Amino acid sequence: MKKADHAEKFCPIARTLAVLEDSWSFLILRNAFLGARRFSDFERQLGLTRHLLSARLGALVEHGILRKTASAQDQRAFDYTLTEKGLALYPVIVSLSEWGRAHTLEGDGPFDYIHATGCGAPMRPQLCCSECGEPIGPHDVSVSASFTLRERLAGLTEEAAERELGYPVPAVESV
Amino acid sequence: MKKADHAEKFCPIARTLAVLEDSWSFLILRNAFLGARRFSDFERQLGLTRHLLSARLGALVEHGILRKTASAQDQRAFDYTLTEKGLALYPVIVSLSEWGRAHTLEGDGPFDYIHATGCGAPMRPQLCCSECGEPIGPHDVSVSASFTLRERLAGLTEEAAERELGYPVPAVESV
DNA sequence: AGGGTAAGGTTCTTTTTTGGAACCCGTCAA
DNA sequence: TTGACGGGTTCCAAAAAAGAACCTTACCCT
Repeated sequence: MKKADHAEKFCPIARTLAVLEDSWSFLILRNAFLGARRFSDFERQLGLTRHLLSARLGALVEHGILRKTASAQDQRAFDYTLTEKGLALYPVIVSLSEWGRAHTLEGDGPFDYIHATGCGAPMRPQLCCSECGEPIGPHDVSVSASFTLRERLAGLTEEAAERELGYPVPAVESV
Repeated sequence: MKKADHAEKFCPIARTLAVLEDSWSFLILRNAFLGARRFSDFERQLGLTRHLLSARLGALVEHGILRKTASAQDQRAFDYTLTEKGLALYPVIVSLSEWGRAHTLEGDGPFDYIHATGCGAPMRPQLCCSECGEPIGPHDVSVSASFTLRERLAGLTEEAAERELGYPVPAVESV
């Protein structure tokens, strides 16, 4: 099975990964969040080949994550800026950063300080329940298949559904 | 520059991506969170080649994200289970899922329902400030370089520091 | 005890994707 | 008007992935 086929799975994780093809897209987004806008910014900061940068930026524009506009200052240049859809990837980038900070820096001590503007205190971003605000971990949630998902898998055997989905069919609970 | 070199950058995002080499590792983790444990589980569910699965599982074990233990039932078999370090990747997987749910399913309607066990209501996981609990977006935070980071970059020119880091050197604020 | 099969890999060969460098073309600035 | 810069594209060699075959233990059944 080829990587590209992830786009066809009925799984939001696989589809997101299909859009973000490889690590370079994540790093392009990181730098976009930090203010990079120009082809040459990304090239210099990331050190990836022009060929690949061109392909990745093109795909991100294609998917509506970046917007490509002519630069006001220089007719030769373009600005790549985050769209709303791109800005919505912020939690992905922050989550990667938080894990890396906690598990890959080994004795290098704290790396940065983050302040929420509304609050002022140094903080760590964390995943919470949108309803009660409590932090969410792998043992704190239950997931049930929606009607749409069940409909999509209707008539398939357990094995076929698992292949279609990429993981075992989730339990059908009330809702 | 090669992808592997991301591990040497002093950036928690790049280092995390270096650990999670490509999309397959993310999908392996997704399925591990959903209960997959055996080589054959991952192979059947993901449909990737045995060669690559072997390499990715090996790397995840190597990095302490999965733990490989002999199966109790079958002397031939092994269980790959998430360590604490692996469980800590939960927000990464959830963030990918939430974005994909909101931006890649196009009219396919709701996909699943998530309930926090402590709360009961259907919810969407979101990123919040650990101190005040308010939701965090790209415009709600300011980041400043830690002493460790500044020390690491001391004596380098702006350009050299940018190359070392992979992005522009962050502003030095109080703290 | 012996044959078939399953678990978990490894080893091949062929196809795809990269990395790296060179080239190109329309600006821009001196 | 000459040289450099921005943003690509093209080419080739090198690296990595897909797919299939093979291998080794260890079950399971008779």
